[in-house]
Amino acid sequence: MLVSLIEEIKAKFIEHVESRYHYSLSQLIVEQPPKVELGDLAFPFCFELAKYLKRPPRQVATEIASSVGEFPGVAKIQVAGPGYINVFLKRRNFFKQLFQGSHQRPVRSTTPTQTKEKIILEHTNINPNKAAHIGHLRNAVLGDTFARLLRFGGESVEVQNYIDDTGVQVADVVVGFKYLEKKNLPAVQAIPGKFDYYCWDLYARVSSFYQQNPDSQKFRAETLKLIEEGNNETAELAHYISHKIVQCHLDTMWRIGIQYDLLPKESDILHLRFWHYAFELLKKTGAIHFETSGKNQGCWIMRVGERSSRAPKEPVADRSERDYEEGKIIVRSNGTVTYVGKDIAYQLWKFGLLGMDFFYHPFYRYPNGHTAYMTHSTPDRQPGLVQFGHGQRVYNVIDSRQSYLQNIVIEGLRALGFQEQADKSTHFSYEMVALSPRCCEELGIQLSEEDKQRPYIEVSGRKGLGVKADDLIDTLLEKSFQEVRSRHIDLDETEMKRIAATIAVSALRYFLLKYTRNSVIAFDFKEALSFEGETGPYVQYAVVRANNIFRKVQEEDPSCSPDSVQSFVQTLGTEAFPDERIEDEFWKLIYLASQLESNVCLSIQTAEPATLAKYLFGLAQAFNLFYHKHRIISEVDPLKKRFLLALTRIIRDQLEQGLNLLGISVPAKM
RNA sequence: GCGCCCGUAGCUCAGGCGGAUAGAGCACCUGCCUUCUAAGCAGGGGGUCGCAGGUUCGAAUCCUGCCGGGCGUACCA
Repeated sequence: MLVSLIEEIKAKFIEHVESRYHYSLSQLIVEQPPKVELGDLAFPFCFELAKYLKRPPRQVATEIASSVGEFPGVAKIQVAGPGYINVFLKRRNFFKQLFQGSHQRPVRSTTPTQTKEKIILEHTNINPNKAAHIGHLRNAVLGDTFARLLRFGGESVEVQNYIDDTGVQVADVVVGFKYLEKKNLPAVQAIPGKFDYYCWDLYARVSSFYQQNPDSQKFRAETLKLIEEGNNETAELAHYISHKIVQCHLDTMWRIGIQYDLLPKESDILHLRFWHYAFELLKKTGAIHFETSGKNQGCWIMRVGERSSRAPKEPVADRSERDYEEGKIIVRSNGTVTYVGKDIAYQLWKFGLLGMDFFYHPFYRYPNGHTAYMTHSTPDRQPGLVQFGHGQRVYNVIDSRQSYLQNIVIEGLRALGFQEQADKSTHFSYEMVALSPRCCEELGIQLSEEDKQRPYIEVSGRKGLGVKADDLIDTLLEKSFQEVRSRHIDLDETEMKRIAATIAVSALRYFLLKYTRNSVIAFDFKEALSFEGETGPYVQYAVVRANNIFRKVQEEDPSCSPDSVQSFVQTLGTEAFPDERIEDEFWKLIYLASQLESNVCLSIQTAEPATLAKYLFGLAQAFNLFYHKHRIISEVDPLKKRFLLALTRIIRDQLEQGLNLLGISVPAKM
């Protein structure tokens, strides 16, 4: 609502400036004045115009303000400061519209052009060889939240979680079972308890085993080869491990409300010969070339000279042959393909450019009825029921350490002539989650003196160094359960647990979302486990408080039904409730609440969920201030009471909707 | 070496496509629970926005150069 209103106002200013001064404004920036008294919208474009006209900005602003005419929804226009044009909105109108719209979706479509694109969003992508840790949680929460935002914006989104079931990491755990533990498949199947935790420890053991016995690396190569060939005991063991671990990951992610549509497996990309097709394509178009000499002799290489950027730098030859500037190996000299190569094939498939498809089997049924499918190399009993891929836009949620490789994938598409698809491929990058030195201490990890001085310590699956996702969720559940019990001793335990779960998810998701993507999170238990201050529970609490008001007011004053509030708003302005009664204090809140829409748009455009998270916290803060200042239930003026209730409802609705987009729901009590 | 990212309050971070007095949380200090739940609110102290130039009517924001930190630049992913 506010967004379209601003667009209308902008358009009129642009048109007016053009016809009166024959000047087209390069871009029209809208700001918010520092104080409500100064207005609701501030336009600084007169500074630019004044420069062009060589006249004082304030004079130009005054001229425009008096000549531009009326705007729908605008009460008045004022010149302020050195030359701003400030706009005051019609408060009652605005309030009424916001009230009527607040329970609907505030965003109809973020893309003004109605070209419906199918979006493929890849996230999580945890190697299926160990338990998920906090770093994986950040990836999944960012991806899941972004999917929610896009869907809310009217997009059609398919969420894929790529399973690297034939990679080294799985092979390492297989090596662990075979050579360290001497376990065959039945013995592995008989392992009790959390399998992903078991593998977490085993993986760390294998890594140090390699380190101590460099010869043993040959086991890895052998195992990898056996896994790729298939039809042998080792491959069966690997299959069991990776599938079992994927199951664990999906269980973990579902605990915080994350689900997937499709799990594409790397083994299927190999078995269905996707790579062979992509390889032919790459060779045919000259995107890769065969190295006949030098260090990379016998490899297929992709030139990465002037990656992402514009003009190729001339003196390439100048830069003495450095190892790291010769391009990226796509096919190794032994004929095996690297991860990037497979990823190019996968990316081509996502866009439907491969002319080949997977088979799909149902893999995981969620309690809400949703099914996650897994790719397969052979048809299901009921083939053809589902279809995946064929996207028009692709987002890959992958941490920023892989941006070099992601660039190669995108440049690969470009080299193949798929310019448009390359442009519509986005690496949704984010910084890693590391451990603060204090956190390491708490975990009993010994640090060198040098490490203690560092701002953070990198998580390492290989070293078994990290905070496991399920452990963190358990701790959060336990803590929130205690908090709930201390406040609501009357509730039965199932109810307490249900509420605690909602709060735990909220704390975790908000914690991972409040940092912008390019900020490294130095994980700290104290901050992650906090329910106070800038946290998810704080925002939830504001909504619970608003709901308490509605519940209580109905009990104590039956005349204040939702219907009576509704009809009050309908008649707003016609009689006893003049514009002036919407004082600045209330208006500030209304106006802030109306900005959910623009914050959602901004979050989508910049692919930055933190923007929305921060906004919701600010709105919750503003509501808490209001909550403390005004006693709604004991308000004696019936009109004011209804006004305050309507205002509360708007904020409640906006907060609740915003939280839903972050994957956070609101408990009945807190 | 080259590429990308970061440096803002004691700590953790917003703001950053130039705009009005630089914000929040945590921590610390002082108050507020017979009230719509204190997971809250009010108040307080705390800043040469890494440094130096430049562009501009105006710079935390843009440009250049330094300083300090991180990540990447693998026949790992």
